[in-house]
Amino acid sequence: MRCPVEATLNVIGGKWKAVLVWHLLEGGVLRFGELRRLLPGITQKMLTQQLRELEAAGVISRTVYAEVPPRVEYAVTAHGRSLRPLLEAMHAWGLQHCLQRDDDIAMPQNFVM
Amino acid sequence: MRCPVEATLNVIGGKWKAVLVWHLLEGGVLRFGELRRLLPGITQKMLTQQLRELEAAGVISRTVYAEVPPRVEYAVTAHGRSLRPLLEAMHAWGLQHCLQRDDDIAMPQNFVM
DNA sequence: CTGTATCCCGGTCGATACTG
DNA sequence: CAGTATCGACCGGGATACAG
Repeated sequence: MRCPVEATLNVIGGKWKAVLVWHLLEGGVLRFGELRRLLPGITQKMLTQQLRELEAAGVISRTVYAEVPPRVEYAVTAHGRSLRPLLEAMHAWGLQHCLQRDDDIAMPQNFVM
Repeated sequence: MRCPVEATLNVIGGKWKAVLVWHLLEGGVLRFGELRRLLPGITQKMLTQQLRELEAAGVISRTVYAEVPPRVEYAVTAHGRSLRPLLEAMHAWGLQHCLQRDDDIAMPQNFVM
């Protein structure tokens, strides 16, 4: 990889990754089902996959509790927490951008309100 | 848009978009061929496509000069300039957290688009 | 020089069924 | 509850040819 900007996009540029990290930064520790409810439209498969990739990047942690019923909790790591200013900048820019040019932006096919 | 973070990713989350805007913020007005040289590996088709989508989002402007040979210049709009802090944050984060292993080995010089 | 227009391959993603 | 497995449709994106 030749450009740091690209490197960052590789970490949080996935279809749901930035939003996932954003929710985990806001909500603290969250369970699998809670995350699924926070992202209407995501499939179980994609949620698992994106979480695994974020975990592999060292951004989030995954804790499995040997209980019945099973419980798995996700949280941002110290490394992931360093993304907060970036995600806040994205959130702020998105707010401003949406208000001004909402109808001009091409929405993804699976866009869910 | 349900989540402003997603909205921002829709604008600069494409494969080459963030890097394109980054280069245009750094280099000012750039021609099509100049951008192509700045992004080794991008195809003509993708460059055109990503530029068109950035233009549709109001981030960059496209100016065609009726000359022979043709000349088309791209530049960030005032709206696009508001992305600078965001891209700088992405650049900084990528440098700090992901790019330690990057050396100065460039693309092979026989690599021609 | 700056693009369109095709073709097509591989990965992405959703749907569904099944498991510990 | 929190996954895994599998199949298939879709589309992003590369290669190539052609155009203004």
